[in-house]
Amino acid sequence: MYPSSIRQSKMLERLRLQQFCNITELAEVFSVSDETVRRDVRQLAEMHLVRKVHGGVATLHETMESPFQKRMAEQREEKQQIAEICSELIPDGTTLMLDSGTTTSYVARSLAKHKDLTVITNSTDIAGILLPPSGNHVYMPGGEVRQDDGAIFGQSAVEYIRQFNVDWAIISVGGIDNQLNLTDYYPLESELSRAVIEQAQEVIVVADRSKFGRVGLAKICKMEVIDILITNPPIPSEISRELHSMDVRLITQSSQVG
Amino acid sequence: MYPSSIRQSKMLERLRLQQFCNITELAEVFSVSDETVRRDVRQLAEMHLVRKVHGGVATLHETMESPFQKRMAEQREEKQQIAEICSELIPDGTTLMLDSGTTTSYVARSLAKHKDLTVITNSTDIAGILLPPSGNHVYMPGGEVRQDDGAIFGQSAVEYIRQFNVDWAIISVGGIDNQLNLTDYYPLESELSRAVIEQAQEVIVVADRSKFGRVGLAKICKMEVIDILITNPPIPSEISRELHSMDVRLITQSSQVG
DNA sequence: CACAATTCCACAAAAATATGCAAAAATATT
DNA sequence: AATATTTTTGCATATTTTTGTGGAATTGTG
Repeated sequence: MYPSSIRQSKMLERLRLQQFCNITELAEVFSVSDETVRRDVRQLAEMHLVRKVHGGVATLHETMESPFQKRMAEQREEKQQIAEICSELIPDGTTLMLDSGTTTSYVARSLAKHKDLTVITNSTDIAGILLPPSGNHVYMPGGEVRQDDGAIFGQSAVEYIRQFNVDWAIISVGGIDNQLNLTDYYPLESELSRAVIEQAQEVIVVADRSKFGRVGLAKICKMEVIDILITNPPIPSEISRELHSMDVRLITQSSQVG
Repeated sequence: MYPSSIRQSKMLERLRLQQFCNITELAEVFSVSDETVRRDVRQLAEMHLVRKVHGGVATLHETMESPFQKRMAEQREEKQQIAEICSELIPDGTTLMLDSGTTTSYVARSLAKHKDLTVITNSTDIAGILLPPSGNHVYMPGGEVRQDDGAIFGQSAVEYIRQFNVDWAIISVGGIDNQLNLTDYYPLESELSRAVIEQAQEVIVVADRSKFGRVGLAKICKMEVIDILITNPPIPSEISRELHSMDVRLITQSSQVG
């Protein structure tokens, strides 16, 4: 797609040098009214050549939030609630693994009040949250740090994880299909999650309700393998029954008063 | 002056260099009211791009208190200046290693504006700074994350580092003794620094003036091995002469104009 | 517990944007 | 070349978004 007029091309050219310009200035430069500039800008924005902001135009690619940050914002309330419930289950002084994910990142934030934890995680975000002077020990695998979410994957990460045995595993999932299989969107992620699950006594899955019915490319494992599923209500009673028959404890509400 | 979203990205940019800023200062800088800044900050905090604290805004990656935090505050101005000079030497698109340290953490903050870097570091702090959508690649060794400064040391970290060859090594030191030997306070640190030095074409040491005459327990290497030393003036002329005879380039001032 | 600083909240003012419509310009048609 | 048709532009007005202000509530400090 190309700009439909000479003026629009000149606007683009101008924006390549400055990364922002307000409407009035452009109107003066091209000696047309503000309205006309707005109409041009609207078209350019529809063609995804510029970003329209209140007060003017900006180039693309300047302030885009990463997909991870977007996902952190989605279902924030629900995730925070789930995280809070999860952290109440975890006693001080225990050992645990957390895989990378938006929900587990919220769990880490809830766990920040805990003391003397030994934490193994592949997420630099989680490591950063649980590190500060809390008496915690934090262990991480090495490798390339994924730009999107600051997580580390791959064979060596999986091998690193396997060195440890912990009391708790807390994992997030990309989706839970109708047969209650746990899935992720990338094989790298599911592989790592599986490793985490195998090294722990007690396995907790944190997943907000929107995950039900979604199916990711990469299968992690069957629901049977899990000990506790934390999610938010309401949960259809047939799912609830099925979970019970699989010996999976379903938690949707804090046991705390208040 | 600027629409809110542009202002917000400028705030972010500013916060990458300082790790904290109070509301009033931002309000003055952007010539808007305190309340407007608060609204911006609230939005940024909801997007998890900054941390809101009573009295102002802080970056996410600053979460450590502790001795490290204290050392970050010491000679802040000097370290920032040195960091700025250092980042001017580094072109976009290059490969580099940074070891953990307060001065290198400032270098990372200055490097945040660079694009397409390939960075290998043992500091989660530095990884977190250089990761955000910048087109950079970041690699880290695995291991226990040291509580004090979020750094990873040990044999496996050294081995990990040795896998790579890079254009630049940027290292910080604990002290520079009177024979101009570079030293650190812990053998773990010096071992890792040595590995970093050996894998790079060009080695830069960043050390503020207060490091001269201090001696750490663990020797890193002789000054001869270094290519560039960046520090702050004034430097006694006999040291300057000695460096020259060792073929070490001494830089104490930005080459930039203005 | 009080004092000061900071933040939150609600409402009004200001700035920016969208919309409908008529005039002007450009283009097409005969 | 004259006229009809389409497109672009500008203006007045309605709507939306952003901003500043003055209290009320909250937080940090001694």
